[in-house]
Amino acid sequence: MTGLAALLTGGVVAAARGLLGLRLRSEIGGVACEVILTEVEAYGGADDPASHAFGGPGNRNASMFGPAGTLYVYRSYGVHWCMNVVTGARGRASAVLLRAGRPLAGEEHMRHRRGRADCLCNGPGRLAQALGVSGEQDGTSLFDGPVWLLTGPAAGGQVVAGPRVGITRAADRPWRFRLILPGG
DNA sequence: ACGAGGATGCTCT
DNA sequence: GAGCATCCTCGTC
Repeated sequence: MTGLAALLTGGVVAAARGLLGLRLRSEIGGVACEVILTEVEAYGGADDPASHAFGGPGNRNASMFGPAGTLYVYRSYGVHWCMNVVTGARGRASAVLLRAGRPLAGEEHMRHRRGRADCLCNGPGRLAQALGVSGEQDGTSLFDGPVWLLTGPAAGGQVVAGPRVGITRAADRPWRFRLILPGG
């Protein structure tokens, strides 16, 4: 088992923290883009009222019940797409929401996809749009593409925990993690 | 800088 | 019919 697989099959909170600083790469529409993950949130399963998996499997969240390393993409507010990394044992349905990243490659394509020069990857909807990710990639494996989590040394920095954003239930759990990279 | 409001589609009650 | 794991634009201060 690789270090990444071991990370993803552990607890979702530890997995969330461990994903910070790792690289996420997409090769979609003939375009390659890559970011460093800088903000994530942990979502549990039946034990977490804020999680999409709380009510059991359904049409939208089916991929959340797949194996660790599955990409779970859902539509938010009818408008945006949001990406999650499925973690834990198969069927446990915990996942890490990818909220923000820092562009490493393909930044020009991100600007084109976003239709603007700023705010490329800060926010779950923006990050997915910048990387070209939509519902088409829901259920794919982050080990096989077209969206990959890349192994290798994580970028160092200070990790700050806080409450999850935009939820009403279990809002007190400090399961949002941000990575403050050196120099900003 | 900051807050209000609208867009828009799917899931669940 | 309500409620979203959001983002953008346009008012004010």
